[in-house]
Parts: sequence; C-alpha cells; structure tokens
Amino acid sequence: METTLTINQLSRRSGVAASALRYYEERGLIQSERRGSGHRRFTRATLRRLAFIVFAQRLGMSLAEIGAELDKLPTDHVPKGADWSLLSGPWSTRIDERIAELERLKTGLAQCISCGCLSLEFCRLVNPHDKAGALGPGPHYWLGDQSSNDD
Amino acid sequence: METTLTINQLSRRSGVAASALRYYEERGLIQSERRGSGHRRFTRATLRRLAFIVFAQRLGMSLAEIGAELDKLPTDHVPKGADWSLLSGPWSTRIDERIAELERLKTGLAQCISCGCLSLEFCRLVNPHDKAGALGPGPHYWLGDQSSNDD
DNA sequence: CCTTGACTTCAAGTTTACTTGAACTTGTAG
DNA sequence: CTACAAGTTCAAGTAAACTTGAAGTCAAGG
Repeated sequence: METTLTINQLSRRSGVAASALRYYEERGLIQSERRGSGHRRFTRATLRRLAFIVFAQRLGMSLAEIGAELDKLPTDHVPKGADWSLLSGPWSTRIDERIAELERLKTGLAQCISCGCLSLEFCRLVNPHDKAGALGPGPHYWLGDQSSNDD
Repeated sequence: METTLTINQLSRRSGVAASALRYYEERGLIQSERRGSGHRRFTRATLRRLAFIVFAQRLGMSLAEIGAELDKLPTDHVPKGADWSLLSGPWSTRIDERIAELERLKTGLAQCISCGCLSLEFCRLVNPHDKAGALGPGPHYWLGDQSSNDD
C-alpha cells in the first residue's frame, strides 16, 4: 500500500480544494514529491500541516504569517508532537487576546453604542493598544492611525 | 454652530479614512446631505453608525451583511438606544459563538494537532455545525464542503 | 488500442474593501 | 483678489487567497 496521497486524495481528506493545495505548494506552505509524470505525491504528514494552516487561518493569520510559523518546524525529521507544541504554545496567548477583544466588543456593543456615549471612544474599544493587530476580513487601514485624532 | 460634519471632520472623529467614507456612502451604509456645491455634510448620528460598522467588521462581518443589519434601523427618526439594542442583542450570541470556537481551537491546537490524532477530524473542530460561518480573512470555500469527504 | 478521468501548467478572472491619482471645483484666510 | 486647502467624480490600482479555463499529458479499465 502506497502511503502517499494524490492531490485529490489529500483534498478530500483535508477538505481543502485541490487548487488551493497547488497554491499552498506554490507559496511554499506544503511540499510534494513528483512522479516521473509530474504528478504530485503528498505524505500523510501534510495532513497535519494542513490542519495547522486551516486553524491558523481561522485565527485570522495570513498565509505569509502561517508560512513563517511553519518554517520554524524542523526539517531533519517529520515533526512530532513536541515540535508542533513549540508553535502552538504562543498561540494560546494569541487566542486569549482575541477572546479578550471579543469580550470588549460585546460589552462595548451593549453599553457604548446603544446608550449613546459614543464618539471617537470606540477606537479605544476596538483597538486598545496593538496597532498591527488587525484581524478579521479586509484591509483595516484605519487601525493604528490615531495620530490625527485632534478634533 | 453647525451640527453637521464635513467628510474630513467625520474621518478624524471616527478614524475611518475619507475615501472609505465615500465608499461606504456609495454602498449605502451611510448617508449625507449635499450642499449646493456638492460637498457632503454628515449628521453626528453617522458617527454611531460608523462605530457599528467598525465593530461589526471586527466580528468578521462583510459590508453586505452589515448593510443588511443597518437596514433594520428605523428611518422615521434618529435611532436611539432601544433601536440599536435590537441590532446588538443577537450579537452577543454571535460573539459568544465566536469565542466558543476560539476555545475549541485552543484546545484542538494543543491536543489534537500536537498529539497526532489528527486526520480529517480537524474540520469538525474548526467548523462544527455552521456551514456559512466563515469568519476571518480571505475566502473559505473549504468550509461547508464536507459532502465529498468519503475517504 | 482507446477512452475516460485524473493530473499538469499557465494565464487570467474573482471577491472584498478600499486606496490612489488625475482633473477639476469650492471655500476661506489674508 | 488670490492662494491654497479641502472638496468633488471617475477610473484604475492594490492586496489576499484562491478559482477557473484552456490546452495538453498520463494512467487504468475494458
């Protein structure tokens, strides 16, 4: 039994579209060996790598950031539990920060917006101290640009 | 004293770029009156509307979704606390769900990925029951496409 | 042998949320 | 009255993360 996976097998197992897998490979997030024909073959370890990618995306990380994290994994052997733990450790913190922000949003939404005390205060609520901490979809150029708030 | 704001005043007060404000108006998220010259004038109520938009974005909502929410506000008077509460009420639930997902991710990251029990299980962790609940940046076409997981 | 499905590359298209630039008009301070 | 800042529209550009289509190659079953 071959222990490697074709791109469609990997796609089915991971839930990630084959086109996305090719894209990830192009970006250097995953690797494959090629058959003489040029067809890709992925190891099963790629599944865990993909899981990590999917997780990280849900946390709002860009593929560039995720790639940087994955680069920290050892290359001399297939990453084990301990190797992954090195990556996931700081993430608990990241997740906790995100949760804390959501709590703030929840409070802010209930109190600040609805009661009418709001003017430019909401920026503090949304982005208290981290200028570059833009999570969520789309560009957020408005974040970290409080310097012009002179009114 | 004029109680209306020019686009740059509004921009400074809200932290949202003037170009974005024009874009929001074009999308129907905010409104303005026009002077004879064509210059926009915004009421102060727009500030709260903007706060809502900014909040909602941080929760991962698209401008289309946000627009749909804002359309629920009454048009016969300037929305008050009670009006906003109608919108923000269900949001606590939404935020709580998001927080719950983050908790799952945290646990999953620590346990499932690092221990190696992972294959396609992670999809359940990431997206337990809500197919369309794609938060975070970028397209997530892989979500809600579990039907082909026959392997 | 032949067909069908899976695979390949490469270029171009898609979506969201804006920004940027050009060309022009208005408003205000001195 | 004359700068100059601030406003306008419109078209085009940007970024991320993919998807789609075209055109061709490869592998397996009958």
